Amino acid sequence: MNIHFYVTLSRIKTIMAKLQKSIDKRNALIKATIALVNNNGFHATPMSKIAKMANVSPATIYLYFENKQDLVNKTYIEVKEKFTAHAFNHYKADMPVAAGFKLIWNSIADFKFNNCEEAIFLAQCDNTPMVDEPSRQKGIQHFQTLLELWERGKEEGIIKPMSNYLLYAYTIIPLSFLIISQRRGAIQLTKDHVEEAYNAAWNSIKL
Amino acid sequence: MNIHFYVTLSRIKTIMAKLQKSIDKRNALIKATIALVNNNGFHATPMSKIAKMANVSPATIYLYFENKQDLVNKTYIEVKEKFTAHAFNHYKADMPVAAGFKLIWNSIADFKFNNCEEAIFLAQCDNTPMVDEPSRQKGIQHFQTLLELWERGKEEGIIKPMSNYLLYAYTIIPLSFLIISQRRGAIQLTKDHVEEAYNAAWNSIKL
DNA sequence: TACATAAAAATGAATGTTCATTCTTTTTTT
DNA sequence: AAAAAAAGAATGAACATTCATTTTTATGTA
Repeated sequence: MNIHFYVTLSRIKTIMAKLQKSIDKRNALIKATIALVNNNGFHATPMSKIAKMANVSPATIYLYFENKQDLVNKTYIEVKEKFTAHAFNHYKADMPVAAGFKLIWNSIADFKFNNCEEAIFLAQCDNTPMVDEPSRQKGIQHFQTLLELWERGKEEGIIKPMSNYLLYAYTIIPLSFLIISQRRGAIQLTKDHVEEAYNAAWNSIKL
Repeated sequence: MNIHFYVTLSRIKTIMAKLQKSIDKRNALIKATIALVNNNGFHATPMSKIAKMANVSPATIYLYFENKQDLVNKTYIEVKEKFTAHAFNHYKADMPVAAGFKLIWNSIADFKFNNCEEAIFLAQCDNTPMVDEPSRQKGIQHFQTLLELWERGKEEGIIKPMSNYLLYAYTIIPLSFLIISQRRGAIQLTKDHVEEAYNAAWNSIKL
């Protein structure tokens, strides 16, 4: 059975424009949420402020999200997905372990460096009960690729036979602290710092 | 000029008992704050719940703390002080660098292991705008000793010439992630894990 | 293409609840 | 009997969410 749609080109164009506008609004809400939660914390960011920053009526938020918790959950998941996509962007599963790790690590550092607000938001979510458990679980899944790389590294005798939690703790986690410290004005991160950080990470897990 | 006090022993005893009761109540409030904030986040822990958990009337909280923000600030500072005291408990400034670092690191690991709730509370404060800036600054000061050790280590060519922020990021910060992961039920930390963690930390900073 | 009407989206104001803080009263201590 | 500490109820503000209305967009007709 074939279903035929008769649609003019101009019709498609207006539909696309509308969709885009909707996406823009949603993105504005998510961006506002990140900025306000970073600066004031979840407990001190009312929906009214989020709405104002996104140039939208408070009521409009509820056309895009069920409620405040849902807004934060979805923000977390979206940012985490963006982060993960960036982390594994150029990685191929058949790369040598050391090169693969270096590539992924640098992609992550790059993301956190250039998307500092997003990175800080994630750190906040990962260290508090701000997002609900299902959302957190969903955010974690995406790291499968890194775990597989590490398993391969252990089999090949390149990486220490440590728990993946330890590997994560000593390679990825420190970056969050550095980014937060930078945002608080405590340190100004340079290329050198990033290289030192990479060496520290690698030294802590290489066999 | 001498000032003489005429006080009976029993009088002193009742005063001490009263003082102790007051301290107990304050501690109960702080403990309740930690537990509730850890489980629900600052945004979802009303004063009424804190009062209930501490077996106290909501109004009584205001005899001990100015307001909610003050309660959280003071809780942060007290826990941080307890943490710092534990961290440097057996350390002497004339110890060899490597031994000193190992001792301090293990004291910190020990504290976080055995005072998991407190450690998680600190992590939450350090990663969010939950406590105000003056309190955060006050919490940081106490780490002077560790910074001095690292400076000495760098001079002696034992520790890499890295920023103290990097040293902190790669030795102390990972522990917070591990403790949180354990509390979430993701991993069950053993003696072996702690030893592996120490080696990872040391490898990342030793020259 | 121009207009009319229906549908959808967005709004600002209204609602009801939650909660930090204060007030008045009661209990405990001196 | 006075003073201090603690309590529970009261207060008022802030806020998440909903509602009634307005504005914008889509659709059908001439």
